[in-house]
Formats: sequence, C-alpha cells, structure tokens
Amino acid sequence: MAALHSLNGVKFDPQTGSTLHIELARSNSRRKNKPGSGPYVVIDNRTKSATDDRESSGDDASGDSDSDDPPGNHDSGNQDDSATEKSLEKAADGNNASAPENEQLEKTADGACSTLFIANLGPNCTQDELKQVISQYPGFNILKLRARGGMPVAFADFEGIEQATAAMNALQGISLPSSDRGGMHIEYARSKMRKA
DNA sequence: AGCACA
Repeated sequence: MAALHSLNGVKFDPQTGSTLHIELARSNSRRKNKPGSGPYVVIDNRTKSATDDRESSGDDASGDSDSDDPPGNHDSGNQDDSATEKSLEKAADGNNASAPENEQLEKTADGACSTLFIANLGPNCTQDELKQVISQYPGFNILKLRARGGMPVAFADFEGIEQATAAMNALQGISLPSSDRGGMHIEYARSKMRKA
C-alpha cells in the first residue's frame, strides 16, 4: 500500500516526461484455481447429480467468494474407497486357537522359556558345580556357563517350560558352596538355547 | 541388574 503513494506520479522516463499512474485493482487477483480452471480436473459422474443440486445453492452463487474449499467430493459416498477399506480389514484371525494351557510352546507371552538364565553366581563358580545342582531336576537338558568379562552367568536348558519353571522355583535364591555373595538369581532366558 | 551358544 505504501508503494502506491510513493510511486504514483513518478517520472519513469526522463526524456519523454511520462509518469506512472497507479491505482488499486477493483478485485484481487485469483489465488486458487476455480473448479475446472486448472489443467487437472477431477471428473466423477457417479455422484454428480446429487452433489450438484446441494452445492449449487450454497456459497458458490455469490460468485466472487474466496472460499478455498476444493470442488465437489464432500460427503458423497465413494463406492470404490469403501470397498477397498473393507477388503483390507480382512487380515486378522485364526491364530488364537491355541489352548491356554498349551505347554508345547517354548516361548510364551509372559516371557516363560524352557531355557533359564542364572546370575549372581560367585566369581569362582564352575560349570560342573552348577550342573551337579541343576541336573538333578527333571527335564534338565544342558548347562552352559559364560564367565567372560565380569561375573559368570549360566544358561540351563530344559525339556519344556514346566520343567524349567519347577527348577527355577526350587533353586531360586539358593547359595552355592562357591558363592561369596547371596543366592543365585534365576530368570527365564530371553531366548531359547540353540537347538540341541 | 547382569542374557550366550550357533
């Protein structure tokens, strides 16, 4: 707006003496493409008659309304879209048929596992010592002790989750003769021991 | 609390 007053009447050609004449346009330039004015137009004849009857009586009659709303396609039921969405929703069923007490699983939702993780062992605990304690519980499969790094930790594999759980409950907090600290801490391993 | 082996 300031440009108008400061430039109006200014000589833009000193040799001819011509001056600028500036005034406000009577209406703003078009900002948005009106329906059908752009290169790409959505053509949908399926719902046209119903939509046009309602839309034409609205603000479009005022002609110069600066509504930014896109043309058409408001709440008209789009047949193709609804059909696609319904077909996508058919993808979740049939894997919850297992019984609640299914002990065949090696890994369950609550983290139970047929392999146990044993920590808080003494620094000089040996695999043989631990094995002699654990191997007397039913279903015992194999024991591995890993001492590299800090304190040793052990992994004990059982036939199934029930046997692993029984051994864990029986040995939880038990102190080995070699332990210089508290009793051992047993949990379910995060992953099953590699296939025997 | 700390979770490897292949």
